[in-house]
Amino acid sequence: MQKEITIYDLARVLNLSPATISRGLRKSSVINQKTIQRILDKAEEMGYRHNNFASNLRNKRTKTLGIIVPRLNSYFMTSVVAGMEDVASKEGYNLIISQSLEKKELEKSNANTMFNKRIDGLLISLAYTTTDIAHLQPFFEKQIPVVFFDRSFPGVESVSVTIDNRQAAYKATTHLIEQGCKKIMHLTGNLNRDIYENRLKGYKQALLEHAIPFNEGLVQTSTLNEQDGVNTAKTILAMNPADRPDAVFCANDISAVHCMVHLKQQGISIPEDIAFVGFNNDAVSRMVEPNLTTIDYPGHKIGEVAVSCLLHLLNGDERVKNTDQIIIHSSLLVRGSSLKKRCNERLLLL
Amino acid sequence: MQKEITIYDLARVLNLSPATISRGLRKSSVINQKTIQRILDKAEEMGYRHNNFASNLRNKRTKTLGIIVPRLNSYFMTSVVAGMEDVASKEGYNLIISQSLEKKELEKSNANTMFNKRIDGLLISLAYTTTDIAHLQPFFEKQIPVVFFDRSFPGVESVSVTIDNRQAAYKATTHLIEQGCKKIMHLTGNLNRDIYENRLKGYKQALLEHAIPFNEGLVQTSTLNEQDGVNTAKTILAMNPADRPDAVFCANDISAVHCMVHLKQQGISIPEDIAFVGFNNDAVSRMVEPNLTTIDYPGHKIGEVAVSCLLHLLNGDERVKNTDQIIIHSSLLVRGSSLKKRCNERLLLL
DNA sequence: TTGTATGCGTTATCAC
DNA sequence: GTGATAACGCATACAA
Repeated sequence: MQKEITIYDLARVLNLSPATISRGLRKSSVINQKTIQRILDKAEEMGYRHNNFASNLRNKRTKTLGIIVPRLNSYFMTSVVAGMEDVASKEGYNLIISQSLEKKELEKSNANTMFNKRIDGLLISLAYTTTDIAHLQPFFEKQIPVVFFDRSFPGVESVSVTIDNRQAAYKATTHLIEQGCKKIMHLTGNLNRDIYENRLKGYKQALLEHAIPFNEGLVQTSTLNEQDGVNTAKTILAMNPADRPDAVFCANDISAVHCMVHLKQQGISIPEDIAFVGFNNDAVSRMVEPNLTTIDYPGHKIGEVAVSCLLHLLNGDERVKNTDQIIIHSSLLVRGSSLKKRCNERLLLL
Repeated sequence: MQKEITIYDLARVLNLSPATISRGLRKSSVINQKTIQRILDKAEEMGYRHNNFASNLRNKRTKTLGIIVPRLNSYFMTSVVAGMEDVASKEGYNLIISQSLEKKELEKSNANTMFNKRIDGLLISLAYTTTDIAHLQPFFEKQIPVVFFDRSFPGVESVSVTIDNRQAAYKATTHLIEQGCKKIMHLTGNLNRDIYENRLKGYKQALLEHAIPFNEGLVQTSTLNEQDGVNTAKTILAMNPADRPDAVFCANDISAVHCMVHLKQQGISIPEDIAFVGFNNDAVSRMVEPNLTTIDYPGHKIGEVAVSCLLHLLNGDERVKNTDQIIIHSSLLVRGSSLKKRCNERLLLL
C-alpha cells in the first residue's frame, strides 16, 4: 500500500494552504476560479482521492442510509432497492441493506447494528412478526429520520410511503365481481401488517357494495409463499365441488401463481372454474398461463420516493416533516386469469 | 443531536486514560480483566458507541467490500449477495453494492466510485459488454484484492469463484441426447463471457461424443431476457415443422421459461415436441408446467466462498493468492420439461 | 498494566 | 481570496 495523496501534498506542490485546497476541491465559490482549476488539475494528476473517513469524522455525518427489508427475494423488493440506490447515489449517499427474514428479533438486532453504524437515516419495511416499534426508539430519540415503505406501523410519527392498498384491493375484488364471480376467496398475509389489513378492508367493501355477504371462512391467512399457495389449492380441492370459490384474490403473485398451477394440475380450469387476481405485478405473473391479473405495485418508484423523502427530512424540510403518508399510484392490470367474460382487454386496461 | 460519548468521557468518569479505554473496549489481553469489565459496563451504561470513522481514519482500512453485479434482479444474484452478506458481516465487514446493468461504462464508473470509497476488496461479476479489465487496473496497482464470481475474465491474475460451466452444459446436453433428442438448439448469452463460451464448449463436446454433427444455425446468442426467450420461440415457430429442433438448452431459466410458454401457447407440446433444459435453478423453473429441468447453480454458496476467499487475501493468505479458480459443485436437476422417456425421476437425480 | 503524546485527513472558525 | 489552527475520536509507539 503506497502512500495516499492528501490535501497537504497538494498544498505543498501548489504553494497553497491545505485550507485552500480543501475549499478548491469542493469548488467553493469563495475561491478564485483559476485557483480551483489548478487544484483540480493537480489533484487529478497526482491521483488524489478524497478521504471520506476524515471528512465524516469532521462533519459528524456518515452519508449512509440503512435499509431493512423482510426479504430481498422478490422482484418487488429488488425494484424498491434499485430505486433507492438511484436516488441515494445521486446525492452521494451509500446504502447498507439487511434482511429481517420476517422475524422481529432479527429486525431488532439489524436496527441496532445500523444505529451503531450511525446511519444518517433509516428506511424500513416491517417484518410479519413485528408488533411494536420499540426497537426504533433510539432513532427517534436521536432524531435520526425513519421512513417506512410498503409495510408501516399505524399511528407512528414518521412518514410512510405506500400505495392505497384498500383501494387497490377494492378494484381487484370489484373486477372479479364484474366478471360474474360471487364466491371470492381472499388469501392474505399477516393481518398485523396494515397493508394486509387494508387489502382485506378493500375486499370487504367491494363485497358490501355489491350485496355479497362476507364469509369469514373464505379468508385465509398465511405467509404467502410458494407452499402457502399450494396449501390453499389443496384446501379448495378438498371442498365439495359445489362449495368451491369461483375466484381467488391473493395478496401477492407468488402464492397466486402456485395456487393456480396446482389447481390446473388437478384439472381445474382457470379462469372458467376459478378466476385469479394477484398483487405486485411480479415477473412470475407473466409466466403462468393464463397470465395473472394483478395490481401493479411500482417498486422502483416507491424506493425513489422513500429516499428522496428521507433526504428532505435530513435537510430539515418542514413540509415533509408534517407529512404522514405518501401514496403512490397503483393500477389493476387485467390479464387472462380473471377474464371469465370475453371482452376487449385494451378497454379494461383503461 | 446530543453529544456522543467518546473514550475520553469514559476515561474521565473511570479515572483512566483514553488509551486504556481504547484497549479495554477491544478486550486487549494486556489490560487487567477487572478493568476491562469496568470499562465495558460503564460504556454500556453511558451508551457509548464506537466511531468507525475515527477508527478507520486511524487504521487506514474501511472494513468495506464492494460488489459489482450486472443486475440484482434474479433469484441467483440475490442468493449470491445474501451469501456474501452472511460471511462478511460475521467478520465485521460492510458491503456496498452496485449494478452495471450489463454496461461496460457503468461498470467502469462503479468501479471508480468504489475505488474512491477505498473499499478493502472488490467482488465482481462482469457485464456482457466488458471486453477488457483496464478499469480494474487501479485496484491491481494498489494491491487491493479483487475476486471474480460467476463471470470472470480469462487469464486474469485474480481468483475467480464459479462452477464448471463446461461440465454442467455437457451434463445437460448429454441428458437431452439420452432422452432421444437429436436436434438440440442452444440459446446462450454473450460469448465474450467465458461462462457462456464454456457452456457452448460443453454442449459441443456432448454432441461430438454422441456423433451428432454441430450445426451453427442452432446456436442463438442473446441477452437471455424474457423477450429473447419469446424471440427464440418465434424463430422456432417460423421454421418448417420438419426442421424444428426437438430440444432447447438455454443458458438461463428466464429465457427458457418464456420460450416454453410461448411455444405452448402456439400448440407445441413440452417435452413431447420439444424438450427443455435451463440453467440456474431459478424459482421460475418450478413455476412452469412442466417444471423446467435445470442446472442447480448454488448462488448462496458462491457468495460465501467468494467473500471468504477475499478475506483470506486481505489477511495475506499465500495459498489463496496462488489459486486461480475455485470451482463450486453444481448438479443437473431433472424435471418434467426434458423427460421424453418415462422413467423414475429419483434415479435420474442421482 | 497503565499513561503520554501524537498523527490519521478533513473542515470550520477566525484572522489577514 | 487565502492562510493558520484547532478539532473530530481513535489507536499506537513509547515511556513509566
